[in-house]
Amino acid sequence: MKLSTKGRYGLRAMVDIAQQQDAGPVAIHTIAQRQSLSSRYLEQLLIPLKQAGLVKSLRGAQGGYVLGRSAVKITVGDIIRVLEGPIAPVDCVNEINPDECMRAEHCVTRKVWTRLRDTMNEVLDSYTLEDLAQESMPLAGGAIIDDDLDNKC
Amino acid sequence: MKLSTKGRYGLRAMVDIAQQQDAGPVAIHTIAQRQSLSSRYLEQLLIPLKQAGLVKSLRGAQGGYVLGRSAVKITVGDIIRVLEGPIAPVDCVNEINPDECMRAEHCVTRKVWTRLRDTMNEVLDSYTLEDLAQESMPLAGGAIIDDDLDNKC
DNA sequence: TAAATATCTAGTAAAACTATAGGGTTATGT
DNA sequence: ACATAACCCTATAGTTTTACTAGATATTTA
Repeated sequence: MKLSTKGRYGLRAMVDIAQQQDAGPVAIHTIAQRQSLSSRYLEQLLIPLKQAGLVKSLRGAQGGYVLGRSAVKITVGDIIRVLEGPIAPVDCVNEINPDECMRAEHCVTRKVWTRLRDTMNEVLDSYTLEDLAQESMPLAGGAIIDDDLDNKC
Repeated sequence: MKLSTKGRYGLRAMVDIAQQQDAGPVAIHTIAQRQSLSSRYLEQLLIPLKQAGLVKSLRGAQGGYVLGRSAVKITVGDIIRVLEGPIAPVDCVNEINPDECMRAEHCVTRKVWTRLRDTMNEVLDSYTLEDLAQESMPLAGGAIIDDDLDNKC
């Protein structure tokens, strides 16, 4: 029941963009440096985020990424679902592509997983990017923590 | 954010034991057959469940497993935590062995993960084995679904 | 004693995860 | 023009996890 680095890094990148976007588009390598992430890996995470409309990109010099819509209209759930796939503890209660099994009808555990799925989505959708971006302004002086061991969250 | 087969199969096995225990200890191969599971694999799942006191075993002929305590005092969370480890979306908010990172103090995403962790535990602890065991009595006639593809839950 | 059952210790093939790397093209501001 | 930066495609390698399988031993009841 763990998130992968995709969801964790992706959310941090989105918060970073939200915090910095008043100063214009944010380049991948800027986010990567500030968040101690591989820019090559981050690039891969931004592709689905863009396809989902959560970010827009601007090419060329001074280009980079901006939010696809207002930070108050992007939830953590939106981001996690794009990067990790549908939030569901088991595939048989997956809302997008329900992989039901034969015992589904008289499955006793199914209602637990359904309830858990719904609650997880509710919690993740209760936080907007705006909530998180305001929570903490970027580190003063742009202090960069480049410790590779510092990526548990 | 998926459960592994350990948690899924383990819970089903526990429900099975709860439903059948009036007729005495339930043997591994009986559970395995009824739930379409590998008895060799199930055997491995029962070891930690026994160590945690959730089941007791009786060796020898007519032996098998019984619940370690009343079904009303065993929650789904108890079982899942034993089989999957602490329920936490990221390691840095793991309650047993918190693997904190340097940015923990000014980590914006951390509060989301903490809240998600707590909610997940609450949901899973809100269901007892008794709830599930009563929900559906075992299939009449002991119908066995031996389809290997039937183990999504 | 014989059959039934749990228990212990390993091994293992396949998949997923977490990146890293190469080798570009296209678009844009200055 | 030129530097910057996104965009695109592919590959791959190391590690960890998953989901079992296998063989042997120990214990208990009938």
